[in-house]
Amino acid sequence: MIVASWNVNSLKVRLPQLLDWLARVQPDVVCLQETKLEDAVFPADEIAAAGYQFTCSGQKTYNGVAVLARGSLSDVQCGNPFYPDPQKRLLLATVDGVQVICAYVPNGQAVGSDKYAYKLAWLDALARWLEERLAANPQLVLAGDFNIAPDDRDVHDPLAWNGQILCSDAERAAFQRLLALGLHDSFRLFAQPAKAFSWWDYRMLAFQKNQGLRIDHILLSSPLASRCTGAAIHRETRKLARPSDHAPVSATLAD
DNA sequence: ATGGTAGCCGCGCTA
Repeated sequence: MIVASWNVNSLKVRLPQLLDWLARVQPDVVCLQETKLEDAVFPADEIAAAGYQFTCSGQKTYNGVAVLARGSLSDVQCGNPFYPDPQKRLLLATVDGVQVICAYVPNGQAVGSDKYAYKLAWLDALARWLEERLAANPQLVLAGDFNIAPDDRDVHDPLAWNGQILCSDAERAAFQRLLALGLHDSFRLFAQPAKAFSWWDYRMLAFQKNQGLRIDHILLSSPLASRCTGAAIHRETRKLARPSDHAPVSATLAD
């Protein structure tokens, strides 16, 4: 079973790339972020034709999440009951007995800003909700754009990014708190090459220079981590014409 | 050098 996550930065623009990628990689579950589409205009027919059922929680212009699955989705829940939020950033669905949570964590803009405070409050509420969800069903995947580079290994220039947004101590502490709940960073279950990133700024030829960060993650609860046989970043998508600024990430689970 | 680019029912905002 392959579980994947991709911040597509507009599903309208990226739909052809998503369909190509689904056909090539054949993931079983896909979490999408920044769909930037209201549910009424979600490309349901194209996704169904690709062989996926889906649930979506979107809005115009900003945010928006969706979960696609080859199997059926049940017990769908939008948002975090501990943190009512008009921004569409969280979607839970159960697939094959596994709770799949698709997350688009706030970016935070700048350390100390109002958006940064929102990000930290949002992450605090996420941890509280996850504690409850894990108690209800220990089979859980949390996948998405976390907007946090957990470690200096996940940053192309740790000195330049030291203490900056996406890398600050408080953000990293919030990420560690998720791990402390019993979640595991699937990518780090395996030996990985240095300078493996999932996001590169559109500006300054960042991708060409591999000036990126690893901010997209698939976290697995312990029962699922013990079934995990591999993790990957699909950076080739970033080379396409009109790419998302994020590459898809995936984790493979044994049956 | 606070720049640069991409997306959006743009006319600034978010990333």
